[in-house]
Amino acid sequence: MPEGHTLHRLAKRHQKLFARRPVRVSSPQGRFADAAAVLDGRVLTRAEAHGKHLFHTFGRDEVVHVHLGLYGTFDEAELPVEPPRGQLRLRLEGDTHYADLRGPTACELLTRAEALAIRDRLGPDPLRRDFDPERVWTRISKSTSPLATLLMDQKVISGVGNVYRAELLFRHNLDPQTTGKALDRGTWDAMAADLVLLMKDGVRKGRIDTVRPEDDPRRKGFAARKDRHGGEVYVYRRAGMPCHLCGTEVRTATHQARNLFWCPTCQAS
DNA sequence: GGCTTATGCGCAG
DNA sequence: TGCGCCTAAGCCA
Repeated sequence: MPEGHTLHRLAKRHQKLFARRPVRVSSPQGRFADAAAVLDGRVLTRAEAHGKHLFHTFGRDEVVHVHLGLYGTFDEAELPVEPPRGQLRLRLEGDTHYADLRGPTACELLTRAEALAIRDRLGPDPLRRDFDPERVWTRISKSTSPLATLLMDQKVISGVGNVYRAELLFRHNLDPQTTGKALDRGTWDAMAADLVLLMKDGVRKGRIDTVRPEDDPRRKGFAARKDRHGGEVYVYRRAGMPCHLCGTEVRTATHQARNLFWCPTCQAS
């Protein structure tokens, strides 16, 4: 589940459900028990996301930093709480709802300064108000790395994961191996604007849909259908299946230890 | 029930 | 480049 849209959606929910009130904090699994004891009953000041990172600020200087990694989940439910099942790293309890964190790569208590240091290492986030495509362009336009690499580099742009990468490149007819240097400015401007819309849509719906007949004239009449990840996409995890637009078999290759998907016809160099 | 895979990423070497 | 993290879902038998 977790690309940037997931974390921003969680931040929004947690801000609404828990912020500005005392929160019960526990770690049934025990791995976050010491920190939970410190925070239990304290006021959650703010929940926010940057890229794929989630930050819960308690009081002024204590920040819980969460990164879901590949398979972490943060579920919510209405009170009353169920008895913890399985490995439950962190549970937050508010007045009406509670939230359970399982399997995160990171769940740690930091100072405000330490949390800021993490954010300083991240590139601009398309889902934040201060998103600055110009800063991203500065990095991309100077790079000899392929776009497939650059879009997944959280120092270049944060929040983009394997699905958004594949889908963005498809939507702009770009060969994933195109280098940053070779990209033209107009195409980047269009990609950046598109990415903001796609990711905001992801936050709203809680899933990634990139096939949008309403803004893609080529897709008029396309019969919507969900793929196995729950959304509707052009190429992600569709290896060997016909491209929705041209019918060519979607290809896949391992790129820097991650699966890359593209249509060799629509995305020819 | 077991095996594979995964929308991530830091680290060892 | 490959491993480990530590979880759930999909697939097969």
